[in-house]
Amino acid sequence: MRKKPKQKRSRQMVDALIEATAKCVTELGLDGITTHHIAETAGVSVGSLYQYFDDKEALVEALVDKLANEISEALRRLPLIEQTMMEQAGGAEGTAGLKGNVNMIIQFGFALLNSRDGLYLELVRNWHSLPTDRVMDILQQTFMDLSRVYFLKNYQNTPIEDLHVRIFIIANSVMFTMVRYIGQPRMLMSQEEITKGLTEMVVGYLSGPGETEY
Amino acid sequence: MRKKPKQKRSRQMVDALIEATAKCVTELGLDGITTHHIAETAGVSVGSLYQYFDDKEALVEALVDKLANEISEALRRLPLIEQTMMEQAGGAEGTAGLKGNVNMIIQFGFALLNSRDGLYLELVRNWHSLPTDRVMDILQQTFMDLSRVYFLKNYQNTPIEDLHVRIFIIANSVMFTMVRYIGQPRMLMSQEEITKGLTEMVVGYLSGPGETEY
DNA sequence: GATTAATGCGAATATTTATTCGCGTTCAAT
DNA sequence: ATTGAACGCGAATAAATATTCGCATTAATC
Repeated sequence: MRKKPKQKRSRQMVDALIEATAKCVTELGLDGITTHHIAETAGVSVGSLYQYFDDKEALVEALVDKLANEISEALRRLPLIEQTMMEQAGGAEGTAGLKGNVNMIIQFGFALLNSRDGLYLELVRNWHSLPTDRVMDILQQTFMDLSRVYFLKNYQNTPIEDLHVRIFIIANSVMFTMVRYIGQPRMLMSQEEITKGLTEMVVGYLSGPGETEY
Repeated sequence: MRKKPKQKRSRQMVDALIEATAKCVTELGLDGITTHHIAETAGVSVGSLYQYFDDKEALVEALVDKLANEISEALRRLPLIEQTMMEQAGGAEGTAGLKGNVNMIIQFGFALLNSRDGLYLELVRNWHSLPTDRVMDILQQTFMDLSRVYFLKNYQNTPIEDLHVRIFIIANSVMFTMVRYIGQPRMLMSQEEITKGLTEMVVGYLSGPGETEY
C-alpha cells in the first residue's frame, strides 16, 4: 500500500474501494475490471485510488486478503464434532462422525461458492493469477488440524502417515469439483448428488488403509 | 474461420499460426499473447493472420481443438486392460486391474501436463475462458466407456447407478489436483505420492457401494 | 483563525493492442 | 504468356486503459 490512510474518511474510502473491487469482479469478471470502473463504483476518483494502492493488483490482493479472513472465521464457527458416533450409537465403523463433518464442510463450501453473486467462484477460477497460497494454506491447515484431532481422539487402526498428502488431494479435489460443477450450465446432476458423491469419496479415502502396498 | 485456405502455402501458414499460438501461450501465458507476437513467431504478418482467423480467440480455439484431438488419440492408444486380475491371480478383491488402469491414466495425465513446456498446464488453468466443454466431454466419455465396459465384464456386486456423477467427480478431482500440484513451487510432496494417493482415492470410490444410504 | 498536513480530484499522458485496408506478390488455369 | 483469383504484407487506425501530477478541498493542530 502506497500510503497509509490516517483519517477516518480515507479509511472509509479504502474500504469502499475494496468493496467496489468485489462488485466489479462479480459484474465484469476478474479480467474485466478497470481502475475507472472500480473508482466510479466506489464513488471516488481514479487519482484517489492510486494514493492508497500501488496498482490494480494491490486492490485485488486486499480483497482476497479480506475474504480469506472471513472464510477463516466462518470455518472456525462451523459446529464440527470431534468424535465418532461409535460411543453414542454403537456403529460398526467409526466413521459416522467423520462423514457428518465432511458433509458439513462440503455444504459450507457450496454455500460459499454460491454466495455473493459468484464472487468466490470467480476468484477460485482465477486462482493462478491471485495470491492463492495464503487461502489454500488456511483451508489445508484447518483440515489438517481437524483431521489430526479427529484421528487422535478416535485412535484409528493406524495413525495416517501421509495425512498432508491426503489433505492436499482432498482439498483440491473437493474445491475444484465444486467450482466446475457450479460453472457448468447444463444441469445434468443435482448439487445433492455431487455433495453425496464427494462425501463418499472423501470419507472412503480418509478411512482407507494408512499405508497401501503396491 | 474467416476464409478457407485453398493453396498449400496458406494451409502451411494456418498450421504455423496455430503452432506459434502454442509457443506464445507457453512463453507468455494465455493472457500475455498478442496477435503481433503470434504473427511474428509464425513468421507471417498480422494481416495474414486475420485472413484466416476472425480474431485472437479463434486462434486459441483452433489450438485447443487440435490438442483435443491429439489427446483423444493418445488416450485410445493407452494399453488399458478390461478385466480384473482375479482370473489370473486369484486376488481377494476384483480391483487389481482397476487399480492398474487408474494408475496408468493418472500417470498419463501427469506426463501430458508436464509435456510441451507446460502448454497443457496453462490451458487447463485457464479453462474458464476456453472452449473446455469439448475436451472435458472427450475425457469423461472415455472414462465412462472404459468404466462401463470394465464393470460389465467384471459384474460387480451392483452395477453402479450414478456412474456419470462419479466420473464427473473423479475426472475433475484428478485433473485439478494434478494441475495444482504441478503449479505449486514448493515441493513438499513427490509426484509419486500424489499419484499413489489419487489412485487410492479413485479406486476406493469406484469400488465403493453402488448406493450409499444416509 | 491561521497554518500545515492529509486527502481528493480528473483531465491529460503514455502505452498497449486488436483490427483494417489498399497495394504488391504468387499461384493456377487456360 | 496472360489473366484472374488467392495470398501476403505492415503501416495506419482506433479503442481501451493504467498511471500521473498539479491543483482544489478538507481535516487537524496550534
